[in-house]
Amino acid sequence: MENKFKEAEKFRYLILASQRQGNRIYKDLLFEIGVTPSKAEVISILMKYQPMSLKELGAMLICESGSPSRLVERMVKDKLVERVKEKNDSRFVRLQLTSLGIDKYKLIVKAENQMYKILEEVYTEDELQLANQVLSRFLLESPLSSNLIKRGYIHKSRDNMK
Amino acid sequence: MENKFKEAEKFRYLILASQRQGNRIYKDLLFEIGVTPSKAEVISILMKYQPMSLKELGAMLICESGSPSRLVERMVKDKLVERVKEKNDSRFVRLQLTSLGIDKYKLIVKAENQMYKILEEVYTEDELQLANQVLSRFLLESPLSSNLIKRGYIHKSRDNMK
DNA sequence: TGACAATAAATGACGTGTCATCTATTATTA
DNA sequence: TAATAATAGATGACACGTCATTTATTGTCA
Repeated sequence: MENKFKEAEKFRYLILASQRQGNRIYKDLLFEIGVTPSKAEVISILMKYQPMSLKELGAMLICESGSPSRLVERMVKDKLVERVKEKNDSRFVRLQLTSLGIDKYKLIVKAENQMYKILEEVYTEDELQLANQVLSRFLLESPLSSNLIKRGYIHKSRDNMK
Repeated sequence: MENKFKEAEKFRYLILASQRQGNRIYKDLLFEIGVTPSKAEVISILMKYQPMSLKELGAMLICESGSPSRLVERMVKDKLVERVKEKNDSRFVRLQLTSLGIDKYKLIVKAENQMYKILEEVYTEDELQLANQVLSRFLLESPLSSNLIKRGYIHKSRDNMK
């Protein structure tokens, strides 16, 4: 009776703890850049896919579900993102990075690489790949799978088999 | 050039997605009980270790760092927790579940088991154990390790070796 | 074309998370 | 013992996350 907990219970808390701890580390790395992890995710997506609507952005974000109106609102205030109404269909907004936003992106890449270096000091590439396969299988069934697939972080039934 | 992302980058987002998705599932399971995932964690800890101070509770919580004043504040309002000043040293508070809190605990255990059942439909015990070993290694170096060890979810240098 | 359905985004409400600061109480020590 | 340090908890401030509702615009179809 070495371990009185179910592995599933452990797993649940270890995922929670990993997210919290990872977020804290990443947040610290981003601090001097003046952006939060959520804002950094938006900037990274816009850098690659802009211009796009709020709806399209929301369909790619992992950090939050629903439409990221308020997150973008804060970024507009920060002069990181430009938000204008679409001409053809004014229900949509057109989101684009400002030059400040683009500048931040370069710094964010550096912070991300520091983060990845920390992870790679703890794990081998094979271990990360294995962990990713395991996590992917759970996420493939979730509403987030669409977002993850769009971002290229998981793939429809490949590498997820038992 | 099958995959242009680093495994570490994937890992970061898959952890984030797993936490978000897991939290949403768990939140739904808890909905009819009328507690949130954070409140459920407090109730589970108090059930096992009460009475305890806010500081002691904070040293066991995974869901948030720092002292959970406000989380407990809301639970006092909900009549789930009783909070009284310690007689010997009135800097401390003494936290204890109310009978309502104890009732909720039984329902929370059921919800948790539903959650674990979902996980166990996706994963074998071995896979969960493997995933837990991998996650533990990262967390053992973190400030949360103390909390996780107190809870019994990780152990000092056992099962965490490469 | 004019009422109505559908859609995108904004907003309200609530509960976290995190960090810094404040307050109250107890411990320390000059 | 009186000033000071240390400690626990409360609180202010800010940024999320999540869900439900509202608003503005466009589509549709009778």
